[in-house]
Amino acid sequence: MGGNGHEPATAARRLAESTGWLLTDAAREITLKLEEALKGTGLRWRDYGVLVVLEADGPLSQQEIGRRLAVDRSTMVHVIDVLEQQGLVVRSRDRADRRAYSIELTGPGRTLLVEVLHPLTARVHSGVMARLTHEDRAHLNRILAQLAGGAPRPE
Amino acid sequence: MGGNGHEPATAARRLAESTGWLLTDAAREITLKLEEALKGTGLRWRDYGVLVVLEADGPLSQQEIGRRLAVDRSTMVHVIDVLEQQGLVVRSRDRADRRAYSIELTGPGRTLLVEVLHPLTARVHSGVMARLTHEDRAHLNRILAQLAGGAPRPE
DNA sequence: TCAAATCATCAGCTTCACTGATTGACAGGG
DNA sequence: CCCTGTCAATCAGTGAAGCTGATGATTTGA
Repeated sequence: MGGNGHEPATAARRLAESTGWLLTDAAREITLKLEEALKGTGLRWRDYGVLVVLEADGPLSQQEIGRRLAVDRSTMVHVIDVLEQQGLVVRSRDRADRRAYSIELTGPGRTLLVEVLHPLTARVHSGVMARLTHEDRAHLNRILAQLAGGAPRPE
Repeated sequence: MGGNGHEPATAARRLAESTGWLLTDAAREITLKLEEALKGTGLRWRDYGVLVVLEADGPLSQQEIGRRLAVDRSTMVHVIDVLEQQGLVVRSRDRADRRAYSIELTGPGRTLLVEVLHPLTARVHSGVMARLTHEDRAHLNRILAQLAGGAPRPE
């Protein structure tokens, strides 16, 4: 792998050796497909993320949701606005801290998630992962988790 | 690692099973670090990509560069403007097709690439990949290439 | 009680993708 | 040679989204 002397160093080859590009390319590709699949629902990939977080970890503040999804606090305002207008989540004051909202999934929100969104995104994932062997899929997720996890937390 | 039965299904866990999120998280993290490392040079990660493509595959039109890096044609105008002002690339008319420019790396551009940018980005990659075993690193690049490559080629 | 910090919000700024229109250049048919 | 269509680069306009800083309400700590 070291001999870069006589080989025609095409950009494709050099880019292919850069994990940075590979990651952004792969991420862009899968995100495009997911957005495409979600198009009919009027939701974005980001919105789906909010719903998933809420489904799993109950009512949360806007900031906390944004923190987990790497969405800015000021952007979250509009994101929740839209989801609330569609009746998928509700804003109510957190009783423990009345500065914050308590964002909660509604019944319709949960239903949409289970009956439509989860199957939809699962199908996209299956399609993309179909190129990989079963082993590679597990491998990939494990490696990515290590990469994205940053510093290992002492939980 | 497999026993997720009695574990409270946290959002973290569910997101951790979605390759889509893992990919975007990992890509964001490495991109942030690369941008950070490049900060002193006045260049962005995108700009580095342009230079790498030009270094490897000779003079190219703006559109062709943009196509390879997934950068929009109208955005490329400004990107090349900046690189040209810094003397790293030159615009000249393509003699075969005078509608298009022929963007070419300059001597200083090539020097910067070899002496500064390649070492810089290599260091970032090493830092990030340090969390992985040697095997996993090769594995990851191979798998990502399959994912990002789109249709599997019969090469 | 008073000051500092925090949450949601808003306004302003910036970047960037996308669209459409324009200009100059190419390519083909008449 | 002209006409039409296509394509590269450019520019203007729009919209999404991040970042900053300010504000009002509220909490927390001294």
